Amino acid sequence: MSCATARRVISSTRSCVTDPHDYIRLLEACTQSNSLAHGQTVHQHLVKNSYRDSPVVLDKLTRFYISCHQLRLARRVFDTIPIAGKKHNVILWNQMIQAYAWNGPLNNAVELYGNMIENGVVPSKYTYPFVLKACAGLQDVEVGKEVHESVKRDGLESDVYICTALVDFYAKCGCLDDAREVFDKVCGRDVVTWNAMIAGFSLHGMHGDLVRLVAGMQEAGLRPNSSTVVAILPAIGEANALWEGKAAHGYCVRRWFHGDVVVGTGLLDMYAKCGCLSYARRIFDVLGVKNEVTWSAMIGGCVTCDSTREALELFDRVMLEDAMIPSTVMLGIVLRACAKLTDMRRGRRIHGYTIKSGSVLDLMVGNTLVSMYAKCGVIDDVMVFFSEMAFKDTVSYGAVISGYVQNGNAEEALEVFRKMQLSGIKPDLATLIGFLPACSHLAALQHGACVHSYCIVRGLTADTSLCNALIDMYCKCGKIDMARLAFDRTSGKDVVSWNAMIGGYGVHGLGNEAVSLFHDMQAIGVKPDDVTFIGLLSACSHSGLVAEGNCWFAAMSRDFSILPRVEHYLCMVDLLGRAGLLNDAYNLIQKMPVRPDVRIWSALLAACRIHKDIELGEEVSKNIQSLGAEGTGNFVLLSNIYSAAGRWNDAANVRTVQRDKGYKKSPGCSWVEINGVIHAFIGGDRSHPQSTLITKKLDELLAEMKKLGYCAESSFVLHDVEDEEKEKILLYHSEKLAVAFAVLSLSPNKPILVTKNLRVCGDCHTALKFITIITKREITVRDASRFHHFRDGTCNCGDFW
DNA sequence: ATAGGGTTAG
Repeated sequence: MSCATARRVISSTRSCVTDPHDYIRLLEACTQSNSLAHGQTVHQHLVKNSYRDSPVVLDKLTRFYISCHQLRLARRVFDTIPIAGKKHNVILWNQMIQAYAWNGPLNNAVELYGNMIENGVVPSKYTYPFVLKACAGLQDVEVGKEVHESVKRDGLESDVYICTALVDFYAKCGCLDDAREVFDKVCGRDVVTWNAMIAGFSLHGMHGDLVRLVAGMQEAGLRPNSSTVVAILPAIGEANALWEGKAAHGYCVRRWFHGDVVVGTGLLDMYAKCGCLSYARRIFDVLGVKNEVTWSAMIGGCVTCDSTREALELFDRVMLEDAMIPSTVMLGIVLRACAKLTDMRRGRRIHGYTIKSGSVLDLMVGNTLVSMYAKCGVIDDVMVFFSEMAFKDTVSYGAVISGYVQNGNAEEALEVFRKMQLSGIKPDLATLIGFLPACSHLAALQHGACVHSYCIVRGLTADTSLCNALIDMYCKCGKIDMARLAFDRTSGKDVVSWNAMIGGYGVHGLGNEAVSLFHDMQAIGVKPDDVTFIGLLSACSHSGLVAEGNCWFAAMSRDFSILPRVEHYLCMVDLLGRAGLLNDAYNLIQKMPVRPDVRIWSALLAACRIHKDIELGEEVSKNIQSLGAEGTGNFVLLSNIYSAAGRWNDAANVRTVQRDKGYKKSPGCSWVEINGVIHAFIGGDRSHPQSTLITKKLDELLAEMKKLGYCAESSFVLHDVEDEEKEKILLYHSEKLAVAFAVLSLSPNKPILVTKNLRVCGDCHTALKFITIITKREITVRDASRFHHFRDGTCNCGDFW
């Protein structure tokens, strides 16, 4: 019966159909012509005429609905067929499962397969590939393995189709060994089998195996097709293997694949990931057919390659000219661009759009929004949005945690990390890497060490970035030996590992160790970068290694082709200035190829204070003020220079100017971790619950200190007050409060680590030496520039900071 | 074929 005839029959006969075969023929015709409306009319008729009990008719009806992509209707009809009527109709089960496997929901495919087994329906060899496809999509290893067992039981282990599906399933689930095992047993592997295997290795970034596989495929006499190329391109991009990328591109041109949208998109994405944005753009421009994915890949490539403006231009163009409706992927890419540019206005606009389109509900888009607000520094908006997210995963928490860390609020990061664990979400690698800097910042050793144990238990310590974060954490928590241990145990050290360790030695005043490690680094063949030299030069500076510092500063551009940045000059000015070579420091500033900024002059001013050079101090101070910079610290330094020289009037004048200009000294804050809790103190602060005890302890210590010859160094006080008052003000400096609290809270044999946001004050530095004698404790203070290890009345900085 | 949070220095 032709379609036209069928249609005529349907419209004329209405209720005259009596033979079920007529229905069957009608439904077949509707299926062929894909006419949903007619088929539904037939459906109504057969319901009226009680043919709904005929399995044969219902079989046809189910297939009709499947072919019209009406899966729900198909399923409803399918379910009305009694099990007896479909027990031997595997083909119908297969069709339903196939439909689900192709169009979703995938778990329906798996569920239906379960029903089938439960009801004693024997699967055919066509059943397995569909179920496996669903398992691959769902990453359902358990069911997939059951299917594999059935395949073995049915003796289908060498069937190419089934085995290809098995390889694909294992590969997508990351069970590459299983995939390999099946793959090796297949007789008559074809291109699709190879592609499944190749795609699996590509998906899991196993670059080396991938290259061998593609070669193996060609040796077996099979030609890679466009799917093969498309599968390997992401891996090439990820490995930054430009040379192989170009080879793949050449192959595409030879085989005439390069005009294909999917291949073209893959190629341009690969080039962008390899950092060759211009190649990517050329492919994009000549590609005849572009779809939404092509545009997304191009725009995302621009973002990756730091051509963020170009990315937004392209986005505007496609939105305006092509009136494209952006997908969630596209929106995520554009939000990342906004984050990179800290373009919050556009970010908010896109956020509005995602609300309208419903994409906000997409977890990835939501997480990108969190990160966008965090990178723009509006942490309040981060929290509002984050708390409203219906679903949060470890990435959401990771974005908030690192958002807090990036905005200098490590304590909040600690709190969010705790909440995350309470809500039952396990931190993954990236979350931990993002969280560790919070521990580093706070010198929260107990939290940091806890993370370390967790990483060991979870087997995450093979990751270089994680080890780097651990090295840094131990350095910043004062545990330089633990840092070195972590460093030594880091396999695959990269430049960041070396930099972290060298910088760590530097801030601990272990300049020689830093230099020696720098030599090791070169011996092993790791190329130092600009950060390495910042760490190395500042290490020399903290340890007074003038000759070494000069030598490496000269070498960095000469032997390593790294042009010194302002930061490097800063280290050198610091190095020379501290060593008392004020003229050399001044000359270096004069020779700088870039204009010296406030930081440079401040470093020199600090040196002037140490070496009591009033004349140069005044000149430097003028330079600073002429830059229009509101460096409060500079007023303090200059005033200190005058006070130290006994020129009290000049010192007072500086303070008056400072006050008139409205500059306030940023408050000094110190903190200490006791049993995993951070206790913070501000100078003169009495808000701590144990304030009375702390004050009492400090008074006791003061009395003892005086007996040993301590005398308050009032040049470190800015206020115009009497000497006894000055003594009190100094006594309640934040670092002393924190130390006193630690003395009260920690058992006598435990070392104390106090952290301060500014540089430690000179009087406190002296006082702490006395306190180590009185309490017989080791006290470490980490200030804004380095560690001070106090022990038996001395500090390892040699009063040289 | 396109997408989210992460390590060093300043």
